Amino acid sequence: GRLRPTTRIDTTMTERQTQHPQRGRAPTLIDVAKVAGVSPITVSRALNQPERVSEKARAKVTAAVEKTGYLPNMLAGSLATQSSRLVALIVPTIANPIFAETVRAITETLEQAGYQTLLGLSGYSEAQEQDLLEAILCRRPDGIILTGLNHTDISRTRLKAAAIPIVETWDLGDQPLDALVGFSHLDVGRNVGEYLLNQGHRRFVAISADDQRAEDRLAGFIQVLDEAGISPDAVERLETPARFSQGRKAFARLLEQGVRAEAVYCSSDTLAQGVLTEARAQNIDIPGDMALIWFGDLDFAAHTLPSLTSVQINGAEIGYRAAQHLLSAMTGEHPPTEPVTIDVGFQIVKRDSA
Amino acid sequence: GRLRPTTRIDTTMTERQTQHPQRGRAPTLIDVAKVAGVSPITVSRALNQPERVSEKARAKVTAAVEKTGYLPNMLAGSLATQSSRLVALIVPTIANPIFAETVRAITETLEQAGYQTLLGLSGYSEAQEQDLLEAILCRRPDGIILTGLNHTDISRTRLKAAAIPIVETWDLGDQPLDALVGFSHLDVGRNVGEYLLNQGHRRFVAISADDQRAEDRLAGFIQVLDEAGISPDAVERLETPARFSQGRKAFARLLEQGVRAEAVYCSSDTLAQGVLTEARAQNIDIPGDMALIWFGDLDFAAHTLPSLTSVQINGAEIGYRAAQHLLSAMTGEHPPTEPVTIDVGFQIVKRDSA
DNA sequence: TCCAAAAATGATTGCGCAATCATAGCAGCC
DNA sequence: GGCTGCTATGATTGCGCAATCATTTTTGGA
Repeated sequence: GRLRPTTRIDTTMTERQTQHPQRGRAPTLIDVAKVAGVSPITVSRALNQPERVSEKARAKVTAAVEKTGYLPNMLAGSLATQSSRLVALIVPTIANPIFAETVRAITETLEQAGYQTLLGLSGYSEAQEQDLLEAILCRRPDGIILTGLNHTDISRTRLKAAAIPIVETWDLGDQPLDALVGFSHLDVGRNVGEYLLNQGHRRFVAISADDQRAEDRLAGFIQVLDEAGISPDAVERLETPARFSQGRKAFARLLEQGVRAEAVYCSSDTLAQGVLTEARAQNIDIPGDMALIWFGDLDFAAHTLPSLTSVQINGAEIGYRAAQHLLSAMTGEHPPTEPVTIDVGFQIVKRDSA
Repeated sequence: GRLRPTTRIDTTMTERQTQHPQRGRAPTLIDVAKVAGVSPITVSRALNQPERVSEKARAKVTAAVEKTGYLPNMLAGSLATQSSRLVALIVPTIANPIFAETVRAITETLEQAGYQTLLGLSGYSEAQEQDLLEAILCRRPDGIILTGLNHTDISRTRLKAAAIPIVETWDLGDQPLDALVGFSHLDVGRNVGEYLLNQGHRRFVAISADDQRAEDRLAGFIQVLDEAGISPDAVERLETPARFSQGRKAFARLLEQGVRAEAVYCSSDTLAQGVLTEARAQNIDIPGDMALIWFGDLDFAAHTLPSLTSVQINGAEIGYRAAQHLLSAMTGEHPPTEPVTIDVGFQIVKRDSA
């Protein structure tokens, strides 16, 4: 049973509980107060606003906390203060190391400020994001960090009703829900196209995953070629998440079909690694016979043979700035009426492969 | 201010709040009850134990929930039920894809059972794990999943005091706190040693990270060589987390020093990739001139050139079984007195590199 | 038709904490 | 000494929900 066998008026019972706070249930603020010989509210203040309590009382409370092994119950505290110090974070996946970096930067930054992170993995699905949101909002987080700008209508409604700071990440656009930290995927595609055109290439192959942001990059790439009067020899779309083996097979298939490109653009690391391997297996020299460029830098892009030209994104910076903004918004430092968009940009890092 | 300007007895005020539940604060169970024309407890039951409520009442409640946009406040619910449906998960990092898999499997399994995951990254540090634990335990999770068996004394004390199910993962040992899901790192090292010895190799190099479990694997490796009367030509220890570039540089350094091995063992994926690259740069043929074996399978191990012989671990299985056990323990299906250890094992997958 | 048994519903209270308001203590000043 | 102004402390109450216990309504059978 949940309730005590006798009511609280029976002080004998209460005293016995105080003598054995370790038996059965975790010590509460009241237990600490009794041990310290002060009122519960003084304990609360000694822990949360130590400057508002006398030296003497603080010492008594500290000793009592030590003795009882007291850990505050944040469920109760959050209910009373209407603030959970909890942040919800939804990303498509953490299998991709670049998202993992964003997650790390966010949890680290928030942790330092006394917030904890509730992680949800949406698997690139808006429906799943909606389900996660519904479950997470029940915990009354103080803020939310989402990936991308695409959400279901129900998600949007719920997010607005929650009336808490929101940061969308990894994209740029006109209609953010609140704040936005990311970069333009269309521009990435355009820049890659221009880069390859400037190198004199005219015959292109694109291998891309089919999630929204990869599609945006691909669209930018094709757009630029189009403006130069060129259309790619082949465009392969692979299901997200794109795996190494799929990239290799897709490229092998294209070669079988007789497609010969001067330059290959890949929308993700894993796909490019697959292409690289198949090229080596077929004795296609990179960059001699064919240029290769990809989106998403990894540690080893600089160290492979050949080293890989790639579009470099700073996943950690996105996470760090998103978390920083969220913190200032949650603590009320930021006027909520002023929308914020932060473009962290990207960089084409020229190495040997293109 | 937090409190209402008037007490709840002023029904006019209360009614106005009901008419504008969206203004100012989120709708509560009471708001829903008023809209539905039933008592609050009936709403609670309709949501949590629908079978205990009449068809008619359920319909009224469902409509009222829809109309008000009500989302239950789990902070309050958890406080009342003394169960948070929250699980704490602490891993060293998610930059390593194999941990990311474990995290994914855990969050997915728990999500399906209605639990959410609070993620903490310890960075292979026991002190940081202790800090994370202290913060997380304040939220009164129903269960905890930890990585490894090494914890500070304070962490152990706090974990025991919390009196909730615990699962330690990614290792095997005699003194688990509660349940344990993993495999023997010493055995991994021993098996790798035996495998290479069986292939006829006699001159070995080991390149290993310096975290506890990598050290255990290394110890097993050296142990087996020792039993065969062999000591490795070189043992390199690199700081955790080991990066690609460090592996490459370490191997280059060994070659410069004139170390020539018949077989190289690497404690992690990233290190092996570095060795592979440097070998290619120096025209060392693998496996012709030198065998290479590593710990930790990735998708592309099977698809590189040469394909890589490796010790394969199923990170997802560890996560899945840890989560499953935790669920059964949290719901009381599992007798808490009976300690549980699950050995998920490992497998040396023979490919071309060794 | 009536009663017993079962189902459905409601009133009250406590979960642990912090905000508000009230009071006690205490120095400084004329 | 009596007052003001301040700090330190305490008593009370509500945050939103669900467990318990009590009550009402419905059902089924003789």
